Amino acid sequence: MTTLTAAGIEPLFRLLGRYMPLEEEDRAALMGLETGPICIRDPRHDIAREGENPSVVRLLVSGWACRYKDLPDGRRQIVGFFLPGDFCDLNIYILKELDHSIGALTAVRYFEIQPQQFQSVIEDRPQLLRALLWHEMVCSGIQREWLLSIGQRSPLERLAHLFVELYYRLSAVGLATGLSFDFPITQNHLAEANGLSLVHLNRTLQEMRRERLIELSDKQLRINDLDRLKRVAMFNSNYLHFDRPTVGAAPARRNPSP
Amino acid sequence: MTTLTAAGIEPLFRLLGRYMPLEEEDRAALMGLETGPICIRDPRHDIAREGENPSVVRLLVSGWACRYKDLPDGRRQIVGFFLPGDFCDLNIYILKELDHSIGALTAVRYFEIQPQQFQSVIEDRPQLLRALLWHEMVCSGIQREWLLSIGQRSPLERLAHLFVELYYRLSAVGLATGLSFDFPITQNHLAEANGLSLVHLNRTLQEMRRERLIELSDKQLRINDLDRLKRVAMFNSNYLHFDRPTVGAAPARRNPSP
DNA sequence: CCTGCACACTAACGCAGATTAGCGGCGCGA
DNA sequence: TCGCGCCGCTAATCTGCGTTAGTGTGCAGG
Repeated sequence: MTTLTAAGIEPLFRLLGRYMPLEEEDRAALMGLETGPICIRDPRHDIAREGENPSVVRLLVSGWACRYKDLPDGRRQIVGFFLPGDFCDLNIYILKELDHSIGALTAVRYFEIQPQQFQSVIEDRPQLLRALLWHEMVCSGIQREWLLSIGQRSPLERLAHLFVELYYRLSAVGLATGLSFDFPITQNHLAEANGLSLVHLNRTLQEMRRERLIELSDKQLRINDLDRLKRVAMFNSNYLHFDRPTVGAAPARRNPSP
Repeated sequence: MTTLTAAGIEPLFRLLGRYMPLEEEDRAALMGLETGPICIRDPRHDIAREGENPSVVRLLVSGWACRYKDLPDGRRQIVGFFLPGDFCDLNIYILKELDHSIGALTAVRYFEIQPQQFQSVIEDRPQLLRALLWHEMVCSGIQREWLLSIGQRSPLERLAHLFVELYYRLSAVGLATGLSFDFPITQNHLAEANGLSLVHLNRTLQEMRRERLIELSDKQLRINDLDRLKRVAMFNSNYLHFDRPTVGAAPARRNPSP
């Protein structure tokens, strides 16, 4: 058993800092969490499967993962993305069985933390419990927004909305450089997240490029005109509940080193 | 200020009882919550609007309500139903601003409870906090399932799935009689919840009737063959996390008296 | 009484988006 | 070095579903 590395939880610090001010003691308490060695998973490798009863909380350090659900006949829906700084399933505290699966979309690195590790942290620093619950509720709000997207927004609007959302979330953890960021997932993943066929997703992507809304190549996404993209998406950032401005607005390394 | 009525809180008891055994002291603690007089709202009347900062927790006693989100151009998506026994937005504990609206779908009756009222209840009976969090997480799971439905299931499968879900949830609070239950909402509401046009929803409903899956008229829904309906919907009840069987399996009055 | 409105339901039409098929480039392992 | 599979991309076809426009019924209000 070891503890978290400073670079490893930097995204988490930044994220929680968007919700409320973090004091030095809060950071110290989080740094004190004991964990196993850092885990590494390949893309397309599942981290957890529906029906399992995982006994650890996972903190994503680098790479992208997702929550997904699938049907017996193979249809698959990605219901959320995990970005660095996100906990995968804090809810194992309460629920016994996973009602969805968790998969890696790229190579990922994460820490595994025993739930009881949080106990003392929360007792010492009740504000941290608040921050963690806050994050859970934001995740829930994001799901509501996705429901609105898939149910009502056109494919173009939907995709635009997702890109703006990811831009906000990646900025929050210091992984955007200006209006550009690493975008390591495939068009197939995008299609699965948006309830579109691969072909149609590609068409929509072409249209966005034609409209000069974005540039996407070599796993890099660049937003050309954020305001216009937000207008197209009818984007309202309230559901992210980032009550405090991005601290530092740092020029941000692409990959936090281990 | 008064306290909850016995009949008013019965659905909540039944619901929490599906998650874990409720002791007499738990019931007593909940009954002790102080509340304002019971509120009454007409259908189509909003209970709360996006952007507001509500300072009360609402406990639905009778009637159906919904969470919804809308876009500036009027498109609307219902992202969840509230049935008797449900709390509308426990999350005001943490989040300051509502990122969605809450609307009445029928005439509804509910209690308004001050958040601080929960404080002592939770301190006395920590299991109740657990039950309330559990319910929040189930709501979150339901949203994920809806995402899967809207993203991947065909309209027929989607509708079938929703009906089975509502059957389970209504049974849990004692509002189903065998395979029948009050179904007080309009086809328009169903369309808005399923991301379908009204016309197409109607077509799909006809198809379900033709296939003898359900009967629906006079605001009463009857499931003709639950197993077949579940098969069509590819329904897996795990996401509801009802760990304990329905208690009593009571023949259940339709409308709990005030 | 008629008027107006909400609601369930239907028909005709057209398009958005699924499906199937196939292209070329690239990285990887044999 | 040559496959082989993944990935981005495109074209042709067909259909599910949205749109528009209606009908009929029941009910509340003037």
